[in-house]
Amino acid sequence: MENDPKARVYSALNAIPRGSVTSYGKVAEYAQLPHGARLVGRILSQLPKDTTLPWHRVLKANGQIAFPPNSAAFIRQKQLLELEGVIICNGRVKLSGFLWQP
DNA sequence: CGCCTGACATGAA
DNA sequence: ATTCATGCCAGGC
Repeated sequence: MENDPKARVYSALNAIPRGSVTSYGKVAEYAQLPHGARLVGRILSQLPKDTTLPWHRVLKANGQIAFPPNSAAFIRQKQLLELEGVIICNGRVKLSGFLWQP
């Protein structure tokens, strides 16, 4: 197991089953970063554009996408999620593939 | 070395 | 349900 938070975040993303979504805090928890929710976001923001990691499956704690609804990244993520079977409505994820759902 | 910003989370008003 | 304020970690200036 990598000791680098970065690598652990990568593994966490890779561990997300298709058709499911998770939150930054959950990924941080999975990566053993108790307060690294911001770290996860920071790491994802620095991901290489040629990354193959399913970063689009990572949402905020309230189930919303971390981007503004008029941003290209938001649309891209929404499309990717719909392709995975996750339905997005008005920037809101349709509760269906939430593993961490309380 | 100190201040600010950022793909967040949580609690309270 | 919405908005404000605080906490956390790392990087940039």
